[in-house]
Amino acid sequence: MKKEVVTLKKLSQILDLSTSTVSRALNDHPDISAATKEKVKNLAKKMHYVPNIFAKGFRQHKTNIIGVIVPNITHYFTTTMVRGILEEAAIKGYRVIISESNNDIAKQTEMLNTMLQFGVDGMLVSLTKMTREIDDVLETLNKLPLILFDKVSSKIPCTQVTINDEQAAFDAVEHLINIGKKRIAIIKEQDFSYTSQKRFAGYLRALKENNIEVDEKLIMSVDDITLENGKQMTSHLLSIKHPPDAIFAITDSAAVGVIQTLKKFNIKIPETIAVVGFSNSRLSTVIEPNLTTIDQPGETIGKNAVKHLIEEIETKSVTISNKMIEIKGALIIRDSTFKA
Amino acid sequence: MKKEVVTLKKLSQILDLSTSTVSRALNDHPDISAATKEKVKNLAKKMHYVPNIFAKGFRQHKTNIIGVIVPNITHYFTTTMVRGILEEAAIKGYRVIISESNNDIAKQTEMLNTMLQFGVDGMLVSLTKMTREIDDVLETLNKLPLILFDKVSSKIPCTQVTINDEQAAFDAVEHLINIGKKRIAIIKEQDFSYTSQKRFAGYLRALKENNIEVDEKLIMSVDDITLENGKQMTSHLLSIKHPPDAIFAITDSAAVGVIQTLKKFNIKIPETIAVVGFSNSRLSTVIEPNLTTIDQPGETIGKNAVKHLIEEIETKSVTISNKMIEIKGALIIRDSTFKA
DNA sequence: CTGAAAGCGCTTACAG
DNA sequence: CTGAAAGCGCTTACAG
Repeated sequence: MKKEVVTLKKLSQILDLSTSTVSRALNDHPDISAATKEKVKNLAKKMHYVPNIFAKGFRQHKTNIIGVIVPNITHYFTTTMVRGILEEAAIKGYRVIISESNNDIAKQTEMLNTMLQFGVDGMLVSLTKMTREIDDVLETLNKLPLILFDKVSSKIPCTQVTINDEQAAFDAVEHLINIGKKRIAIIKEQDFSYTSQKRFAGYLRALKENNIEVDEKLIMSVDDITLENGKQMTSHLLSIKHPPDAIFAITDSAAVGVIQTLKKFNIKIPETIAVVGFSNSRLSTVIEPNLTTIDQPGETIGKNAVKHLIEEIETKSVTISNKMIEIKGALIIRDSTFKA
Repeated sequence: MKKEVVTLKKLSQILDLSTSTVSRALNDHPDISAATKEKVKNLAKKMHYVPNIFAKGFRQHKTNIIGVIVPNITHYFTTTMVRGILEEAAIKGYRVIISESNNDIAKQTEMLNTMLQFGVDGMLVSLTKMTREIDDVLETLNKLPLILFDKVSSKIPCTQVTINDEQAAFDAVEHLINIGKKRIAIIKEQDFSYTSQKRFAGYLRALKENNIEVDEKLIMSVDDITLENGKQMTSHLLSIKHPPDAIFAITDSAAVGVIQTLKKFNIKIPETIAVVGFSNSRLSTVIEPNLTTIDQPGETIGKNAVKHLIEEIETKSVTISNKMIEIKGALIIRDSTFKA
């Protein structure tokens, strides 16, 4: 199965040069004459020489591998970020190792450790929902460059790349206000979720700036922001004394559940109750009426995260960089609300 | 940034043993006394010793990395396979490097090569659609264990894991026949797509076994089986002299396009035209009417592929294994057809 | 401009 | 049961 492998040594024997020279020629070292370089490179190409990355990495304490941890790889939005990460990393000559934490803190910790042991040059982490428990991330951060993306936490002192959740949520809710809605419900996650917190903050600010009073009865918090929970919360919202005239679900999945339930009860969308989601997932143009939502540029987020990580890896700056990079999300208005 | 790292040497100095002994103790070599083992292991744990995987891999010509290449990582079905791969690989102590070929032959070739150079122990490949050009895959197969999954090709002599496309398509079409449909159209890809070929074969067999004549006018072939193409082909099918009374689209996306177009023309589903898709994607329960489709157990496929690959890696058997593993898909009947 | 030699951290055949 | 030594394939400070 294993075919004989071409090494530096073999090349050097054939060319009657030392391995040092061959190595330097291949790496374009300025000391080497142009003639030698060409000779070496030609032979290398002819013999399909590929450097043994492990010997190289071992020698240089560098693996050119980036570790990525995401909570759930089956989310469409996550895959768009992953795509951006893969693309940008490939361009810069890095490989990517991906793991899924399944929103499980213990699993996340285990992954941080195995990636560490594996010798990745840096890590890109999208946190589990339990952002309270960040000790292990902090510890990892002490050992190598680490950047948070998408699911981030202000409690971790490192560069973070995310969409501007607060502003995007603000835009979504203000849009509802602009089309005349006054009793706007929100379906969000519990407060441990940083993303949910920020979107909720945007919701509150939009109400406040438009002098609409907050009604606690319209604020639904669930453990897990799924389609199913979207349905349940909607049923509940329909049963209260003064039901809402709009529902802002902080994910598209949940918003789809909202719409399905409203339709079940023959409630007019958006006339009686308007609906806004968040993500611009593929579901949003299949559900009827099509869902007004926030488009999140996943690829851009992924690429940005990689760029900053590689910068930190390659500059090896001891200064801890702690940038907050916010990528803009855009409100996309569809039939589940009105054009203002 | 870099903290002092604990090596075998350091441990051996502290314990006043040779590195050989420490190495063997850590690896549970039978020669080492239980007492020594315990002493060594305790210290290793206390000092948070982690072996340098690169030194190890370099030494043993083994990296414990599996390379994965998929055409498109944003497809939901693909992510479920990836999830299965990650899970199973982690259990067996392997890491996974993922790349996306974007259905581009040149990119796939490039990825095969960089993964090779990267020293992966084996590869899991889901082919681009252009399965005609397989030279590079064949060449890679000569150098290390490689297994095809999902998008496979009978022309490549290696183990392949896929769902039983032919039978699943047969079941789907026979279901249409059972509910009384006689003019069943298919929307498929061009013949270079192996998956499409197999599903088409199932379609043909179902017609044949039920004595239904094939009508070439009902066979639509597109370059790319997208939602948009599903729409276009449906418009076309509606315009022909004798339109179909059922449409089998070989992916859910296309089937969604079919349904959207039929609804636009106020055609009753399933009474006038029934629709079947393939994949059981999330769209299938959001589109209305809900889509009858084939459920593909992605995680099972992923896990199976990893299992077989690791077996090949670890047995290093020179015998080329060439198993065809077919995972069963299941027909899920929803409102876009009738219960038989 | 080129080469000899050391060393990265580990494993393992050989010796005792 | 333990150790000394070689070697995996590369890079690089040192020497010339």
